[in-house]
Amino acid sequence: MGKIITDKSLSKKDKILRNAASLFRARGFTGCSMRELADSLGIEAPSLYNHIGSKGELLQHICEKVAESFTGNMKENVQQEVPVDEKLENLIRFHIRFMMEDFDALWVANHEWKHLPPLHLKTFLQQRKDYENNFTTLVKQGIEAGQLKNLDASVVTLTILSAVRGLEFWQRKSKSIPDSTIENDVIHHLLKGIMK
Amino acid sequence: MGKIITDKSLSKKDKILRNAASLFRARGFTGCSMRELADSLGIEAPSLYNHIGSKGELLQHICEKVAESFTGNMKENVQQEVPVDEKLENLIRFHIRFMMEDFDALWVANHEWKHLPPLHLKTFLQQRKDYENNFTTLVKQGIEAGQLKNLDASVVTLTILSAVRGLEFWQRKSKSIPDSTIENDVIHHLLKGIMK
DNA sequence: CCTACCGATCGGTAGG
DNA sequence: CCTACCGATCGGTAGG
Repeated sequence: MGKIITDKSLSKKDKILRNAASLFRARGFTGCSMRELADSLGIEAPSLYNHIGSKGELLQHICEKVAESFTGNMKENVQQEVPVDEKLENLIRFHIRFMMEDFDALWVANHEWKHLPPLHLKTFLQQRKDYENNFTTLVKQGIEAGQLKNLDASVVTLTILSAVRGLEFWQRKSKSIPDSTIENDVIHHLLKGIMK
Repeated sequence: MGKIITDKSLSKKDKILRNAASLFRARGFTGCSMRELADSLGIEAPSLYNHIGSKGELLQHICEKVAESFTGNMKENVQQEVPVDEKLENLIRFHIRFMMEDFDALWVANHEWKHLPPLHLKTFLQQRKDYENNFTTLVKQGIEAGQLKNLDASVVTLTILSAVRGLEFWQRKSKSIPDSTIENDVIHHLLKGIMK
């Protein structure tokens, strides 16, 4: 949490990846050119290719890293022996904290994955599907155990994932809502609702 | 609801707009070329320009139509004399039904608006901001009236809008969840939560 | 890390 | 509605 990443501690490739995530988020994968990316680093476009193989490879690295984090967290989560509602809370909290710490990369993985090279697209979609299935299984367990209401488990899963994937508060620092308020209110909302 | 639109009843321009919405959604605004769009209509790219002015104009038309629908619905909503929770329910229901009936256009307006030409971008963002502010005002009223829990109104607004904007169930017809289940479960979830 | 440059494709126009 | 074509820009390579 809250690691301080100094510019100097990053390799050139890491700097390229960081700026790529930022630009792909701001302008879209197809809307951002390699020349823009090079400009953001103060070099010429052809120089990028001393560090990377292709534009698609950049997207692939960004999406892979995110997907592996979420897959790993899900794996840990299902092994824990805690009630389902606590598991769901932990999963939602992970989404929110990831968004706060690595917004660009997560946004790109959530919104630009369709531009992945075919083979990696297939892998990514499989991981995403597995993640969603694991999530839905948890919801079903909660319903069967009587902790959760009898709603459609797929619909519940996609409502929660849709909500956390689209969150963009943290950009608007101007509103100055404390991180803890965002985290706790979103979790409360998605688990217990907003009506008294 | 559920108007049947026959291909013959559409003008050429409407057909172009319909296919543009579909392609912009599937491949992104910048990722879809005018030649692809022309192909989808069985004509050559230059022929498109007998019916439209530019690629950006297509995006503008799609986003404008969606924005006006939501702005109009909000205006009607605030005038109604019903409790706040009913107003919120009606707003959420409108999002879901719009998504079911005009998925491509709504998806494009929600996800590709950043590629709008500068002037229209400004207008669009203002409408979006106004919509969000109206939504937040309703939530605040609900909290003050004691109907809603004391959560941060901005966070509640953005959680709900994030959830409804990202919904993509309807593509997966394979799951065969009835429309009414989706609608009712999402609304129940976002208002009353999933925990017993 | 650069300059020079490639073929492909882009949005769009001219002219019929 | 078409063919022919424009300048600009794309991702990427050659060579140093």
